[in-house]
Amino acid sequence: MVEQEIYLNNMFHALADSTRRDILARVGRMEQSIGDLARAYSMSFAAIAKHIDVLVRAQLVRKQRRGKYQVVSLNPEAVGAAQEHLERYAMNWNQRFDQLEHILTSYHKPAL
Amino acid sequence: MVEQEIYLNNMFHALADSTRRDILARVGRMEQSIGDLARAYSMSFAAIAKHIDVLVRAQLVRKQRRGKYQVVSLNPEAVGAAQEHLERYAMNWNQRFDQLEHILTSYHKPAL
DNA sequence: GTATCATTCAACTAAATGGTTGAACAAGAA
DNA sequence: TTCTTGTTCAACCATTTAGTTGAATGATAC
Repeated sequence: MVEQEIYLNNMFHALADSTRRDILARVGRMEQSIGDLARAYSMSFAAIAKHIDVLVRAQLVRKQRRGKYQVVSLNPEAVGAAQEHLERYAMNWNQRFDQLEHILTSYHKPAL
Repeated sequence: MVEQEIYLNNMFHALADSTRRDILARVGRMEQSIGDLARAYSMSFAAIAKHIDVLVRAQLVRKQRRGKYQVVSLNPEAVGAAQEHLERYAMNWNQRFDQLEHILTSYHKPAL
């Protein structure tokens, strides 16, 4: 599988969970330690740590050790890249939207 | 869980697979029957049918029976909605980008 | 040093995912 | 009606996921 595909798989998979999207929003507002984040959810520390690892694998956040703490912060470069991918998807869809609407609202002849 | 969250979970999960993204691109170009799609991949008919069901659940495509065939087409409304969600994410990220970059490039004092 | 707090790691479970096969059903063609 | 093609459904399997607990490791404070 192409690297790009793995990247997109990881990114979309990371986004496909409410808790992880919430963590993303939280660290977007302010960087926080894993413990800070864990305290915000009714889930074990280990569970939250795993969610964070999924976000790290997707390159959406970074972990940086700062003394005793591991601080989680949004990864600006990756977030920018993610946006581009999402927009590229959106763009392709836009390009095809008119043509699609045309097909869909006119008589449907089998695509065979 | 809020309906909106389930919707986003389903949508991102559907996008988190290369085969499904490819199917999406294909039906974006031209609506096709399940059989047409299945023939395009080195995977069983049933496997592709399942992938399509995931896309249907995410409301990214529609299935419409047309005689013997079940025709799969991009769902324009949902694609529009999906775009909005993605853009909303992107927008939030953009809003915070400057502020984040500021935080990240300046001295990191613990968020505690 | 020891104690304490934050994190990581390993082992385990339950459920979901992605795939298979084969049987049953639906619809058009002969 | 029978035949053929397209789709659905059910059962099954292997892997991954999302969660748990508890032990081990890191880093600071005393």
